[in-house]
This record gives sequence, C-alpha cells and structure tokens, in this order.
Amino acid sequence: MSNTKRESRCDVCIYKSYLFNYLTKQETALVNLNKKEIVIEKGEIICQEGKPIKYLVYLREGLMKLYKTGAGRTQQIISIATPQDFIGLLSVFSNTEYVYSLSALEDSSLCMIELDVIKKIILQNGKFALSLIEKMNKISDVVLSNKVELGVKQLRGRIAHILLMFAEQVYRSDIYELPVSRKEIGELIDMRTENVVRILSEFRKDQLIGIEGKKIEIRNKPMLKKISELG
Amino acid sequence: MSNTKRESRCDVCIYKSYLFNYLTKQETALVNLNKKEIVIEKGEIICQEGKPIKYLVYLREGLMKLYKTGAGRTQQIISIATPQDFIGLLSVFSNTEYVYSLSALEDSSLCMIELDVIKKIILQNGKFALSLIEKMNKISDVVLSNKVELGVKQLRGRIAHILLMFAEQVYRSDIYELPVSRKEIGELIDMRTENVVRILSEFRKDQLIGIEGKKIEIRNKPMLKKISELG
DNA sequence: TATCAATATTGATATATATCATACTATATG
DNA sequence: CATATAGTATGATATATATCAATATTGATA
Repeated sequence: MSNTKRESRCDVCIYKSYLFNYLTKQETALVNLNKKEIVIEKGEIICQEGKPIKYLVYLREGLMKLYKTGAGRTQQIISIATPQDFIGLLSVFSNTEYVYSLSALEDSSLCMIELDVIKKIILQNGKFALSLIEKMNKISDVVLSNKVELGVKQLRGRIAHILLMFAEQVYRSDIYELPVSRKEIGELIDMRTENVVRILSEFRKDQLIGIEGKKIEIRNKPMLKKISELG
Repeated sequence: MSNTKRESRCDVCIYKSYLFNYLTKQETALVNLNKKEIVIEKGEIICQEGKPIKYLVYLREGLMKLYKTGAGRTQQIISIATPQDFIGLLSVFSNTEYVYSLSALEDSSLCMIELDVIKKIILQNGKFALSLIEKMNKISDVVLSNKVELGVKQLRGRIAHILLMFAEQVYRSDIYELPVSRKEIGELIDMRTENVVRILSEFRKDQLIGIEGKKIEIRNKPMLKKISELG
C-alpha cells in the first residue's frame, strides 16, 4: 500500500472532468477541501464490496476494474474504467455499501471526493445535476449494452469484441499490452480461461492478431469486426 | 391503436410517483400541462428504436417490455417494467433517439411527460434531481445485476430465476398467468424457445411448478431458489 | 540461482445447448 | 367453416462450450 498522496488545486487541475466546469468558485473550493488524491500500484484494491461508501472515485490516470466476487471466490468483471471515468457511478447513490470492488489493472492515480459533498452540490446546482444524469446514462448505455451483447455472441465473437474494445476504447492503438490475464478476460466476457487461450491462439493462426505474451497486435481489423458483429 | 385519452390532475393523481412529491406547486402544474395520459392494449408498441425521444414514460398500470431489435428480427428483452416505473429512464437523457422499443405485455395505462419539462425541473429543483439520480441507480442495480447473473447461470438456473422474478417482483403471488410467450422468456434470458419449453416441462415433472398453458404455480419455492442460486 | 506458485497452453473428453424435424395445439382470419 | 399462423411440445442429432488432465512458461521470492 504505497498511497503516495499529493495535493493539487481543483480549479487548475489538468485532469478535471468537464462536469466540474459547471461548478461555481465556491463549489470548486468545497470539492478542493473534501477530496484526496491517491496514487496506487497495479493490483491494489481500493474499494471492497460491503464496505461503506464514502467517496466518489474519479480515475485520473491508469486503468481499473470494477468487479463482483461471487460464490467460490469467482469474480465477474463489470467494467473496465479508463481515465476521466467516475467509477461505480451507477451504484454509489443507491447504496450505502459498495456493491462492487475496485482494483487497479495498471498503476493509477485517483481523486476521491466525499460523496456527501457531491450530493450537496447536486442539491444546489441544477446544471451539474443534469450533466451528471446525462453522464450516468451514457455509462449505463455502454455497460448495459456490453452485457446485453454478451448474451447473443458466441465465444469467438466475444473475444473479437474485447480485443477491439481494448484497441479502440482503451489504448487507441492496434498494438497494445493486455492489462488483464486470460482468466480475467474470461471473467469479463463470461467464458473459461482455457477457451480464452484457445480462441486467441486460433485468431493468431488465422492471422487476425499477433500475440507475444500479453502483447497484442490487431492484424485484420475488418475480419475481427465481422466476427464480433456476427457473434 | 385505441389510445383512449383521459386527463387527470397531477396534484391528486393516485398513481403519482413519490419522486413528484418533491415538486413545488408550480412545477406540478407545469407537469400537468405537459403530460398526456394514454391507455394502450396488450401488444401495442409505444416507442420504437430510432424515433426521437420526446417523453419520459411512466407506467401507471399494466406491464410492459423494454427491448432491442437485433439483426434478423431477433429481439432481446432488456427489462420488464411494472407499475410506478419510469421506463427507459437509463437511456433517455443520453440519447436523442430511443435505443430501445417499448411495448405492452398487458393492457396498460401510461403517463407521458415532456422530457424537456423534466429537464427544466432537474435544473431548478435539487431535491428532485437527487431523488431521480437515486432512482436511476436503483434501476441500474437491478437491470445490470440481472444481466450479470445471466452470464454465470445455466439454463435451469435462468428459468428458475425468471419464474421467481414473476412471482415475487411482478405478481407477488405463487400462482400467476405468464404475460410472455416461451419465445419471449428466451429473449429475456438468452436461450432458445425449445429449451425454455423443455426446462419448464422438466420442472413440472419434478413437481417444482404446475403449468397449464400460461398459468404457472410455484410448488417448491425453496428448491427453485436453490436452482436459481447455484446456477 | 533455485524454488514455488500462478498463469498459459494444448489435447481428450464430457456436458450443455442449439439446431433440425415433426406434430400438436390454440387462435385468428377470410 | 376451412385454413392459415403463431405458439407449444418432444425427440434426434449436431455443435459449442466446459471440464479434466498434463505440461510448459512466466514471475515472484527466498
């Protein structure tokens, strides 16, 4: 737990979410006083299911996973958070305890804002509230449609989908280092580790991708897209 | 399309959502002026994917399904709305067109409120905004956790889950009339019609349920719960 | 460096689920 | 009334996926 803390000013924060542009000077100052910044290492767990919710977590830099622990230590990954995401935004206002856990897939830098302060601002700042609502809807669109699509796709389609997701949403590059293990990919798209491995190898044999350990290279994006769409 | 329209006053509406208790008299009057009430018959489609969003739909009485049409006329049911639900609340603020369609599973009575009016009220009424946010989070908890659980459960577990859902969430009775066809059950829990039929028959043979056409009787709830939980 | 544990890989096999075929309702429709 | 049409039902078979087993590889740690 090497939670290096450093304090920066919200008003000039370079990571600032566009949502906070709707705040007044006073509100920004209030956030400034009631937030803490932490830097965490890959693998560290920030929030655990069942623990009381105190903060709204904002991801400045890095990559994190939001997951749920089921019976028999199995995990299910709900979503992968990228910079500028408010993590778990879809559940913090309806629960007093976290329903998901949160851990770092890469070294990450977070800003944790007291939830009570956010609530206070919602009460007094309509523009902020409406923007937050829009933001929540956008997140729910993505998360939900991902989960809904899982149901119709076969394993090959899911793997293609996740490979493209990392390329397009996360790394914005056709060459990237997978931030997750084969097992975690399985937890994200509901399949067994062995099948993740198998289908990745298959895709490599078919020249769709290059693999070198965790390094992935998308080689035939049109074909991958087709596989992803047709399931 | 027998959209019988009748107008009632919001301030004394017996179907009123608790959310509207946070409104001022003026705001209630504004809603009153910008809403329309409609009564629709089983099978009627209210919103269609791709059509512009103008209203926030509130279900007063009846039962509706929110669904998505995929390639090849296949449907996927996202959720089933019960009275007092704001339908599609999770996507109306992030899109200008509906991303889901909405149709009646039973004769239903709806109140459709101009979305612009809702937005206006969010901007000026913090309590309403915060309550709406909490509501949205609750909906997303339910919808998302349902979809997440689908991924881990096998067919038997899914059927058990859905049978219990109708008994406990929708009809609050162990005997009820299924509002959906076997095909629609499949669309709701990602499985083939034949397997829905097969497993229902199996459950009947095992004395877990009684079936008579669409009429379902839960006969061994503890066992169904176990099947639902263990997947 | 040696050792251990976790991860990755591949193959063989079992199981779950989808698909195909057929028949048998109910319900609508001319 | 006859005849479509969708829904329900069941069996046989094909296919997709999970499970089991064995080995290789990597990464962490003493």
